Amino acid sequence: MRSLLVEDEPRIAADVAAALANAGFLVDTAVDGEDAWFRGDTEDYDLVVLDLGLPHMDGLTVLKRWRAAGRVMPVLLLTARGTWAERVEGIDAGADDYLPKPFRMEELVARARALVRRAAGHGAPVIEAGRLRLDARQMRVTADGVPVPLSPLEYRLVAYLMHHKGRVVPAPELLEHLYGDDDAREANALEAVVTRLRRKLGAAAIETRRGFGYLIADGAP
Amino acid sequence: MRSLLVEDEPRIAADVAAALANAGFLVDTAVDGEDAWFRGDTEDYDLVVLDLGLPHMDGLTVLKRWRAAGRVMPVLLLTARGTWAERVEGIDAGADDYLPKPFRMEELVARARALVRRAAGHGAPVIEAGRLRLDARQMRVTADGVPVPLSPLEYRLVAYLMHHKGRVVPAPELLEHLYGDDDAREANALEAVVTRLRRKLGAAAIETRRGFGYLIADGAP
DNA sequence: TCGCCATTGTCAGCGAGCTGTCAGCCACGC
DNA sequence: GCGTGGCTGACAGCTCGCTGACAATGGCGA
Repeated sequence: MRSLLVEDEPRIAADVAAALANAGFLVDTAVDGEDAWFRGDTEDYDLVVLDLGLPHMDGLTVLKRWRAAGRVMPVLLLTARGTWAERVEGIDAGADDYLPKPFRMEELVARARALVRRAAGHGAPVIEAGRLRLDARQMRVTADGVPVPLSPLEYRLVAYLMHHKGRVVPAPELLEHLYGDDDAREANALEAVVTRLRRKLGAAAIETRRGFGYLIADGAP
Repeated sequence: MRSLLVEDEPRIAADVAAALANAGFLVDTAVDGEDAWFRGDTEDYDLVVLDLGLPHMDGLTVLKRWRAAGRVMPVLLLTARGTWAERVEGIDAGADDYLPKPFRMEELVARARALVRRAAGHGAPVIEAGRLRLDARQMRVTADGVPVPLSPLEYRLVAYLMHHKGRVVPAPELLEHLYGDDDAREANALEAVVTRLRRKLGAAAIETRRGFGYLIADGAP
């Protein structure tokens, strides 16, 4: 497994590199956006760990350029604390997962492994659950193979639930991930979105655990 | 599950309390060390989330006193970012896990769950007992493999009994864990819930020990 | 620039399900 | 046989989530 680590802070870079190496990855390191972009564009990596705050070229820009150029390797974003907007933007830009700083090395490694596994299984990062199928790269959801047109908000909701399929996601957590803490919405806003989604995906797609939250069941893989 | 949250910063306290509540915990809150120590020493909690920086009595002192007094409930420490010494000291003082600030609510909840499970002697997020099976992630109970729709209160009751499977749980303990001390209910409320549960799970699922309490037998796994 | 349309938050009403209480019944243990 | 503790069906109040309608917003094309 070949990985590219993009991180300008030397201490963190060293730690992460060591952890990845320990997990069996070969690790290349880039310390600025220019370098990262060049390597990612010319080399073939199984995984990229990408810090967002970078000199010369912002991590998001790097990511977008890669994706625009058709590079499809899995990318794990390292985001600063609480910058919720960044995360969303990162996912939208084609990241496969993100990890907020500070994080534990074990978690980083676990997610890295998961990403590689997922990428190995399919050509693209696709999550399946029951009749649903989510293609993160194309930002498209299909039900029984039929593409379902979703609004941005609807897509983010399904995407989040499918990323956590098989787990009950509490409404406040969903609200936070959809809107961030800053601008609070009525809980009802979420319910409205769910209603609209169910109309498109089928009523059974999203289960309600009254008093707890919502859930997309892990349709036996 | 009954939890004690010790946190003096109101905003954080509110957020954490909400997250724990959403995860099915009953949450008591203490805002200073004195209060925390007293509650932890006199009440019976399944989990304590303890911030280290506290007025009146330092979190570490509180923890040490509890342990010295033989209190063994799992304690999750919230430590300020990067204060390595504190963490080590915290572990030494008898903490079961720590979480550096800032953290994500999901992570806190995940660790809280893990601690409670570990404390109950279960490693997996699934507990089995006889024909029953409880999946904490999905917040779902199945009997003979068939999912049983439960109300929030019913779920919390089964969950508690299954966490303590094979042990007779006294009615007052159940009442306390379901409702907290504050708003007391008639003992009959509990009986009503049990009746409804038996109707759904089968009469044999929950045994009564007349004069003592209720029990879910540890159906040898 | 105007106007159309999709998107999405809010509101209000509705309805189902949840849960505490009560009254009466049952059964266990003496 | 008796009493107590537990069980249960009925019921009422209420909470929560759902949904249709509407309005504000913003993007996009003419």
